[in-house]
Amino acid sequence: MDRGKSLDIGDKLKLLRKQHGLSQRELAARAGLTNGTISLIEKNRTSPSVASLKSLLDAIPISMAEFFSILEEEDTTKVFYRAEELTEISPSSQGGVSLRQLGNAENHALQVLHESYEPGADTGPEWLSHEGEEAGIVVRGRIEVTVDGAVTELQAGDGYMFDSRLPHRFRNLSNTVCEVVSACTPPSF
Amino acid sequence: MDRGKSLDIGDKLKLLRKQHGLSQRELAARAGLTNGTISLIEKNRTSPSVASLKSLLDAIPISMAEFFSILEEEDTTKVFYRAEELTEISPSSQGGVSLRQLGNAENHALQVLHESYEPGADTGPEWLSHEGEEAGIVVRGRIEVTVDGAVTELQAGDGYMFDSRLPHRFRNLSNTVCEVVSACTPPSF
DNA sequence: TTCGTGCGTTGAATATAATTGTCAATCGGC
DNA sequence: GCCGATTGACAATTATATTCAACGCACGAA
Repeated sequence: MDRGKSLDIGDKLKLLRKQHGLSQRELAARAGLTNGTISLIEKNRTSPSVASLKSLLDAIPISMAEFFSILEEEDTTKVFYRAEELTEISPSSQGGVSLRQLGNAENHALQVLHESYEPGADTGPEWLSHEGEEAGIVVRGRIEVTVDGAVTELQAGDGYMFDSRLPHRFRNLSNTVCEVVSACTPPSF
Repeated sequence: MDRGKSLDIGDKLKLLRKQHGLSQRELAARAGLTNGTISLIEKNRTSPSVASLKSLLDAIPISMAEFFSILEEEDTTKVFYRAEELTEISPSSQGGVSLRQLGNAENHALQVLHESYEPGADTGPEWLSHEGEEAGIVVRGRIEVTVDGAVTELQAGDGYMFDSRLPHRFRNLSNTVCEVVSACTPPSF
């Protein structure tokens, strides 16, 4: 789970503030906070409440969405990801299915997943994605893949590729875990 | 200044949590917080720290940028704006110039501004926008408008319209405040 | 019924963020 | 040089978020 990076709000806020030619005190006055608070936030010595941050951003002004876009956008420069940095994106209602995504998706034209299917796991038939293509290779175990009516069981080394708009379904009929590495383009959801 | 709406994080978080089939306790465990905290946040009885919110969103998972996009996107449904709800967007370095924007801009194809120029106020010559058109009508006072070399002084009732990419400048040469209502499409910045 | 389990809520205690008042450092004007 | 004004930082206090440990409720199974 992507619990790593704890968002360097301080620097970003400081940068924005300076870009708008504001001192800590000026910004504080506009936002209804105090300069001390801003000092602490900018040095990342406290994590402001969402309410406080909103006051600050309103006073600059810049929206929350914009602020965090800028902030997280920089992840695009990230190249290497440790296994534990992949983010789990499966709905959790789907027992036994684990979809772990490489990086941020939103900021990339490619979405790569490390999928894991427990014995009996089933994505269910109703999986509608947006435009794009999906492809993957089975890394371990076996899995039944259904795409627009066509069914096969793939095993380690086998692969698939189809248009994301076609209805598709993955089921692990075996009694061992199945792992798949897949890719979608563009990020579909 | 848009200090009004204090972001209904609670409902949104609750919705997201339910959509992912998580209980408060499950989410709390994943995020390293407690169920009580989530209860309070969802009822908007506290404003979580950015760090706490990030933990929660990471555990769902969803990015901060995405979260606030969804949250602020809903403003699109907003139709009426009281005068005090317009957001000041002038760089603040420009003394005497006030640009107050209607709504959110980002989520709309149209940006409407209520502009106010103190006597002597000057936007400066270097104002480069993105593609699109700008137009406006002078509501009160007089103002000198320069667009790509052409200069005139407009007064109440007069208007202008030009391609945003042309260099343009507004100066209040008179000794009374000048007000202008203008529109740009698409939101240019 | 009577358990047991899991849900969301709440009050009191604790950890943390925000304010207050002050500090030294810096910048211009004289 | 001196001066007042302004900046960012810090320690101690106050306000607030978060935890902890209950509680009441709903649902199923014995």
